[in-house]
Amino acid sequence: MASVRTRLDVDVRREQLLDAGVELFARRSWEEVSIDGIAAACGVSRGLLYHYFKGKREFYVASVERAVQRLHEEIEPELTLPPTAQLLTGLQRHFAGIEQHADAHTLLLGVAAADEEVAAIVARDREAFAQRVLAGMPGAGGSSPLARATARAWIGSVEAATRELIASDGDVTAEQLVAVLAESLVAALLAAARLDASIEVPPGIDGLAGGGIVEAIVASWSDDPPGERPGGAEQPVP
Amino acid sequence: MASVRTRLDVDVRREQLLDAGVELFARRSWEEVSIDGIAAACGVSRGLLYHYFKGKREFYVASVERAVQRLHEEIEPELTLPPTAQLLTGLQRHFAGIEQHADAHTLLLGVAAADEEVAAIVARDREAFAQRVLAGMPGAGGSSPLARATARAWIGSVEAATRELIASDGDVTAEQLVAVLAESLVAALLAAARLDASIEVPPGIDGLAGGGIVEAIVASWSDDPPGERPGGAEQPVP
DNA sequence: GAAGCTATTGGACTCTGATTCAATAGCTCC
DNA sequence: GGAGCTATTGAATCAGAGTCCAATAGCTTC
Repeated sequence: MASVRTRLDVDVRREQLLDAGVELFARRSWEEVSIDGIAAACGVSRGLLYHYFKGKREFYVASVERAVQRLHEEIEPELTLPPTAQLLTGLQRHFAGIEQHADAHTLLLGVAAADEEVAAIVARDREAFAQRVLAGMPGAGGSSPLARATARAWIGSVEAATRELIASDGDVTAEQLVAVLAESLVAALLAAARLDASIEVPPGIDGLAGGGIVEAIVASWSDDPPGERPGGAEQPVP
Repeated sequence: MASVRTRLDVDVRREQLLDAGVELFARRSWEEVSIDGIAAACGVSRGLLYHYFKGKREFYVASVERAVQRLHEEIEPELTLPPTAQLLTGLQRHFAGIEQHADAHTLLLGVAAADEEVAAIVARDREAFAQRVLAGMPGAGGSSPLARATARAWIGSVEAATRELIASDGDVTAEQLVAVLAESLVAALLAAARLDASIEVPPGIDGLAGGGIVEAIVASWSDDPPGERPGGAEQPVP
């Protein structure tokens, strides 16, 4: 295509290729994407791809990893906030950034979990998310199988909600989904705690269920800015 | 492989091939499975596969469809129960049948949503599920975008919970997950109704949140057997 | 147990698309 | 502006999906 051969720095080229990979694999499935297609889309020769990646598969996996990485950078946790608030802001940012990173999300949501390597990447990503969800629960919360399963199940609903938001033409808003998901997480964790005595629910959360969770959390941390609260970083919402 | 050639009725053979397909594609990904591999695993020649299916892809799609179909047969709704109870029994059966249909579940959970055709099958399946979830909500519930999004998001958590149960070595039980999910659905729908006035929540559900939902629903319909209640089929839980 | 029907086989072929590698040519530094 | 380094190319190769079909052999029926 581009008859002019341009010589780039290795890192730059690699990033460029991977970004194109994220975009391509978000739109078309594995079989539909050919090495030549990738090369053409990148304005680069077939051979170059093989110089950077061992093959189509490695390129694909690297693209998935890049997508995960891009989304992670976007949602760096505010370590100064209490865990519950970290989770909420993370969720808000996640939904706020959906259009901007639609490709990365589409790729990750569309990935085949049947593929071991790719599934492992996605699983690691989910696990990090689950840890954040459970960070708000001191005591045995994090280590109880039911608590973990509950957190992961809830993450499934966050993913589905993401799909909805990407697919919807604005007839559902990010704010609505955040509120619904927050409510549903609190209810799920309370239900889990009722079933498994080893799960300790922080006292603040206990009184939260039943509406206005988002507002309650927001209020709890804006009344009390993180900088002014010693050791606040690790405290759950009071 | 099997040197003995066995001649079967067309329908029987087709089913046999598809069942093998569900099993194969549940364990290995699309690329890992070759036509010859499929044939060998089925104890059948390459040529026969092409006699029954136009190619690898058609075989794959048909396998996915078969998986969906198998799971549907298992969870036939009890039309005599009120919608809420239908949903609950459906959920219970779904989890109860997980081991038995682990292959079909694994296949469906592992399928690449990036593949249009396959994604459509899965989407249709989810949609049927979503309709059942919303069936308990009279009025505008079913047609509100937020209500639908909420239902689909919750279905995402059911799928994730299914993954958990398949992966767990029995340290989480189906009953626990059903309880957690039920609680979380009610909370989510109530939250959605609070945000969107057009969503009407049946009065019975309103008082349900906060523990013991499963018990409440079970009690509500066992006190009052469906056969004895005229028109009961369409009534929500009182 | 012979005939007929058709499910089943397997090998030879084509074709698409992944992979390899020796040759080519930007870029930088002197 | 020439030398050297290495990013980049594209023709050659290879693997396996997809195709075709004449030969084979279960099952049924008489």
